[in-house]
Amino acid sequence: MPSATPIDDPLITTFGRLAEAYSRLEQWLGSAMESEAGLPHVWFEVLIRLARSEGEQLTMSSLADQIALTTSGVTRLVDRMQVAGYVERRPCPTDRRVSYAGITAAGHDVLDRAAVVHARNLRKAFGSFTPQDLTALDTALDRVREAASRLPRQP
Amino acid sequence: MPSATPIDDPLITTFGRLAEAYSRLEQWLGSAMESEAGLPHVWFEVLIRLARSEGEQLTMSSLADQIALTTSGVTRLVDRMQVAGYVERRPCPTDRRVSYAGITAAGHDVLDRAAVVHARNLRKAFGSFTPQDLTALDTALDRVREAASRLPRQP
DNA sequence: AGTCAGATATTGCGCCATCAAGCATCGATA
DNA sequence: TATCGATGCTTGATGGCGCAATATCTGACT
Repeated sequence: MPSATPIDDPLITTFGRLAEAYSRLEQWLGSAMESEAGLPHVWFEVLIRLARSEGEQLTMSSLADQIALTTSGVTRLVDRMQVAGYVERRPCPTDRRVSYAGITAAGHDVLDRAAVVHARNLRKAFGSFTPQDLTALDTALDRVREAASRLPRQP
Repeated sequence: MPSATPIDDPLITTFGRLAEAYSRLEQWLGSAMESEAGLPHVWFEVLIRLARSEGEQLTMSSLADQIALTTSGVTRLVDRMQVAGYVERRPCPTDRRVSYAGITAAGHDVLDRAAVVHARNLRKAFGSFTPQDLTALDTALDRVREAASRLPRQP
C-alpha cells in the first residue's frame, strides 16, 4: 500500500522545485556578478530598483519591501553602499521621518557594467530556452508573484 | 530616444520576477511554518529530503548540495537539529570520512505535522491556480532547475 | 609498504540579517 | 494647542552562514 503521508503532496514538490531552481540560479549568478563585476547581487538589486524608480530614488521602507528585507537590514545595507559611493540619502521635504535612498552617478556606472555581465550570464543559463519557453516561464512566474503578493502580512 | 542601457534586458526582468516570487512565498510559508508547526523552514527541507532518501539518510555533502548550503553550514545545522532530537549522525561503515545524517522517529513526527500545515498553506497560496496552471508551472520550473544544475561550479 | 593528492567533515572568524527597543515625526482628535 | 497612537528609520544584541584553515581518511601510484 502507498504511504498516506502528506510529505508526498505534489504542491510541496512544486515548491521544492521552485526553491531549488531559484537557489541554484541565485548562487551561480550571484558569485559570477561578485567576481566579474565586483558587485554583490543584493547591491545590484538595490541599484536597479532605484534606477527604475521615479526620481531614481525610493524610501527605505519601500526599498525594504521590494528586496524582501526588513527596514533594519536596509538601513545598514544602504550604509555600506553609501560608503562605497553608489547611493546617497536624501531627506524628504514634506515628511522629516522618511529618507530617500537615491542612486549616484557612480552607482549608475557600476550598475550598467554589472547589468551587462548579468545579462550575459543569464543568456548562458537560459541558453536552452526557446522564446516560447521564456514567455511561458514569464507568465507562470508572474502568476506566482501575483499570488504571493496577495498573501496576508505575517502578523 | 529609448535608453540603450542593458538594465532593461528582458532576461533580467524575468530573473527579477523569479526572485520576487520565490522570496515572497518563502517568507510567508516560512514564517507560517515556524509559527504553526514550530519548525524553521530549513529544518523542514532537511527532514523531507532525509525522509525521501535511501535508508532515510544522506551524507553531509549531498545534503549540503541539495539544500544549497556549504558543508560548513550543514555541520552546524545538523548539530542543532540533533540537539532537538530530529536527526542523528551515523558513521559510514565503508568510509570513515563520511558521516550520515539520518532522520529519527521524532523527526518523522514533526515532519508529518509540518507537512500538513505546509500543504494547507500552499493550497492557500496557489488557490487561484487551475490544474493546468500548476502543470505549466511545474514543467517551466523543472526546465529552470535542470538548466541551473547544468551550470558549471563556482571556481 | 610508502607517499601524496584529493575528498569529507569540522572549527575559527567575520559579515550580515533579523528581532526588539528606541527616537523622532506625523496626523487626528479633543 | 495639547495629546496620543501610528509611522519611518535607526541602533543594540543575537544567531546563522560562508570562507579559509585544519584534521582525518581514502585511493592511486611508485
